[in-house]
Amino acid sequence: MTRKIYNCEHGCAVESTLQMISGRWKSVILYHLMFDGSLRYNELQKLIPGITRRMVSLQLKDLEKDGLIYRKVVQEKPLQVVYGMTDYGYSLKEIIELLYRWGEDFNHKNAGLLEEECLTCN
Amino acid sequence: MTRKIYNCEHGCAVESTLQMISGRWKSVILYHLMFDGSLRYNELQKLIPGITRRMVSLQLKDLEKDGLIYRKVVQEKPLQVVYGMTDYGYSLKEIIELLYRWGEDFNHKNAGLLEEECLTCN
DNA sequence: CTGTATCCCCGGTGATACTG
DNA sequence: CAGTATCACCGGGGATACAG
Repeated sequence: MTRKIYNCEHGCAVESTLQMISGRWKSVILYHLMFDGSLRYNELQKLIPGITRRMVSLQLKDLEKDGLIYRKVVQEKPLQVVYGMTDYGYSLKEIIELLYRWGEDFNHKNAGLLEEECLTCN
Repeated sequence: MTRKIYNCEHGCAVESTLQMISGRWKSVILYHLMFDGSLRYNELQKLIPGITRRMVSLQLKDLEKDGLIYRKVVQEKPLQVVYGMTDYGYSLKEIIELLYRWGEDFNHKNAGLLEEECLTCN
C-alpha cells in the first residue's frame, strides 16, 4: 500500500485523510478498537462478520504502518496479540464519530432499502 | 453504483457514510462545491487537475443520485449547467471540514514525503 | 492462536474518440 | 459547452490452503 498523492489543490487534504481510513474493513476496525478498546486478532474477526483472516491481517498492517494502531505481543506460546489505538489514531475519534452518526441517520432514513438488501442483518 | 450494505454490526454506519464520499474524486468535488460555491461542469474540470470529463460525469451523477448535490440547467444553447450542494449535502460540511483539517496536519507532518512523490504539486 | 501464500476475479478508473 | 460510448487495465479484495 503505497500512499498516493493526489492533485494538491484544495481538497487534496481531504483525500489524504480518506486514504488512511478507506479500505474495505479499516473504518470498522477503527470503530471497534476505538470504542470497544483494544482487541485480539481473533476477537476482531469475530466482531466483524464476513471478514477473512487475510483481510484482518492486511488492514491491520496498513493501519499500523500508518501509525493509527499498535500491535503488541502479549504472550508467546500460545501466541497472543493485542491491537489498540495509538494516540495518533485517537485523533481520528471525532471524525469516526461524525461518520458514524451521519451514517446512522442515513441508514435510518433508508431503513426500507436496507432491510431488503442487507444479508447479515440479524 | 448500487449501494452496498455491509455487516450491520456497530461500525456499519461508518461504512455507509464513507460509501457516499468514497470514489476517486468525490471528496474533492464535494470540497469545491461546498467551499467555492456552485460550479459549472467545466469549472470543476479546471479546478481539479487530472480528472477526465468521464469521471466528472460519473462522480457528479453518483453524488446527485445520493441527493448530496443538485444539477441545474441554467440555459440551453449554449448548454449551461450548474452543480451545487443540496441541504442534505451540506449536512456533510462538518465531516468534510474535519477530514480536511486532519489531512492538512498529516500532509504537513509528511511534507518531505509529499514533495518527493507529488507530481502535480505546483 | 495468529497469521502467510496463491490464485483469481471483478469493478472502478484511465485513455480516447464520438455526440447533441 | 456538457456530456456519452468503448475498450482495456490493474489492484483491492475474496476463497482456499498452508505455516509457526
